[in-house]
This record gives sequence, structure tokens and C-alpha cells, in this order.
Amino acid sequence: MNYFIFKTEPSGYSIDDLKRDKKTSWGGIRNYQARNILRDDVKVGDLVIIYHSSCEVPAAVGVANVLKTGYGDPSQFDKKSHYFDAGSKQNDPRWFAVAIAFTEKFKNPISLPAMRLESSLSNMRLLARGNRLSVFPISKRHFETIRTLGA
DNA sequence: GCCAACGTTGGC
DNA sequence: GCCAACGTTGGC
Repeated sequence: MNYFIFKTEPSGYSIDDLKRDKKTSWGGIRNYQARNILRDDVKVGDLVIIYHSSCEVPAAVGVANVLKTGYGDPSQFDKKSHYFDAGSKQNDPRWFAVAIAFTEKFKNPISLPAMRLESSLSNMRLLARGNRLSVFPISKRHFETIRTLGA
């Protein structure tokens, strides 16, 4: 079992949207490092911290679980989509998505500054200077710390 | 809106 | 393959 953080801008898709939808296809990722993680590392049953970025209070806001491993992100083939990629082939997709389901919404979302105050989270990638990846693994210890603080 | 950090692109 | 220019992310 592996653990990840997925970032999202709540103005686009929030934990409340996921709670309402119960499950969703997590795509629109156009960064090769993140793509590789979605394609190769995210497995069914893995757990994901959902993080709200670029918003009033950037924070870890809940948990999701993985329903389906990496598949070609449909939006890359949709000419009308912002994520359309003319260079990607149906039989050899360039970009990947995974399906996730809502697990829980935190009663106590943990803001970015609050996470920085937590010494046990100090070496987490989310807090690293200049980190811009929107999908990345975290340790079981970090996952459980965040889940416990948020519950 | 500013700016630091990082990724991508393209000329050479 | 180097590197400058440009684009994007995301906190503040």
C-alpha cells in the first residue's frame, strides 16, 4: 500500500465536489514526473491526501482511495478540452489519469502553515522549497500524521 | 499582482 | 548537449 498527495485548486475541483460525486477521474496532469507517478506507481487501494492549492487557505482537506490504476486521460483526445494534446495517440497515450473515490473529508483541515509547524512532517515533499508537483508519494508515517490531525 | 522556483522549448 | 527565453505553479 502506498500513499500520495494530490493537489487541486478548489475553484476547479474541491473535496466537496469529490464528496458529492463519490468518485472521479483524476486527470488533466500535464507534467512528465507526475505522469510517471500516475502511470507506474498509483495502485488500487492506495490512499491519497487531497490538498487544496492556490486558494485562500491552502490545506490538506481529506482522503481518497484509488479505484483504478493509470489509463489514458480522455481529455488529451478531446479537441475542445483545455488539455487536448494533438501529439498523443489513442494506442499510445502520453498522459494518464487514475480513478479515485471519496473516503473522508477532514473535520479539521490542516493548513500549510500548520503542517510547517508539525516537526514530524518537516521532511515531507509538500513542504519542500519550490515543490510544484501536483502528484507525489508521501510516507505512511506522514499520511497517518495528517489523517490523525485532520480527523 | 508579485515573484521565486522549476519545467519546457528551441536556437545554436 | 548547452543555455537563454519563456511559461506555469503556487504561496504570499
